[in-house]
Amino acid sequence: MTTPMLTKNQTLVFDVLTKAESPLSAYTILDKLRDQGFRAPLQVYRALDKLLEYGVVHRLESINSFVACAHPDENCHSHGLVAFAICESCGQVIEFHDHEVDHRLMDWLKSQKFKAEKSTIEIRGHCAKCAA
Amino acid sequence: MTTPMLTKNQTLVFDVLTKAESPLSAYTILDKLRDQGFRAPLQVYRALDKLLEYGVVHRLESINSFVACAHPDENCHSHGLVAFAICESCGQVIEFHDHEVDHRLMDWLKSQKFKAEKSTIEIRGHCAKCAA
DNA sequence: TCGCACACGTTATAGCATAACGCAATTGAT
DNA sequence: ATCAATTGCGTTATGCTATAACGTGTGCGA
Repeated sequence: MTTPMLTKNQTLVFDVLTKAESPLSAYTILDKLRDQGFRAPLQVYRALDKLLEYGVVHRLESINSFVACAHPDENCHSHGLVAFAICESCGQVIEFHDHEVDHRLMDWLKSQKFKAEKSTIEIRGHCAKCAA
Repeated sequence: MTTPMLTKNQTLVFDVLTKAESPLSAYTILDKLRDQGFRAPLQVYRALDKLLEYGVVHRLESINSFVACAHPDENCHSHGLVAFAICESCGQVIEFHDHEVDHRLMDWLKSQKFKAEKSTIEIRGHCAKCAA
């Protein structure tokens, strides 16, 4: 899937996420966009839904937050599974794609005749800098 | 870690989860326990916190729900990573432990000097029965 | 030009989780 | 024995996360 032209709201939300150094919650994004005319959560959630659909933003389920995809160019949907390491001190997120893990999980799902649609792999802990 | 004696509230919550055939949200558990005297969300959340700590219950981040561990006897904390396949039709959850995936992820984390503490691996889709 | 799809705005509400207070029972050290 | 620390419990209030339901405007193809 190729990413279509973003609308005004989608662009605003995407820019905020791109400039952020760590994941943001929908309400944090809302606050950052009040000056640009945002008033309600739905404006953020609707933009996020599309950005997630296009694969340019990821949702981190374990912290109810969102990050811009680490691969600005390519489309993330083509990478198979994505894993995230999330630092609980500084909030930084490392994105990771691994075919080995991918295949292993897919094989298991196949053996269970389970049709996978969405996946979440998130590791929380402390990054190199913060582990000290 | 060996699981200590459960308190009254912990036992009630654990029993509800054990009898359930699919994950339950904290508020659903609360509703099921009103007859037993539960009145407030905190009563449920406090019990859940302990049960999670003891490793006899898992939290499913992607659906804000909780399930009893599939391994009644052994302690789940000793299994390393746990993965879940969650059916979006019937709600059924399949629990899965795999050392291959485990090692692969751990190696990557090690290469990043990332200290892992908690992990979440959840696949949503449709189980064999519901995929039809 | 009619109908449809889509983005958008607004208000209200639903669903998930925790803060902060106080009380009672238990334990363990002095 | 007594005091302090810990733990579980109950209650009220509040905050955070997400969506329902309504209506508006715009663009575009049949």
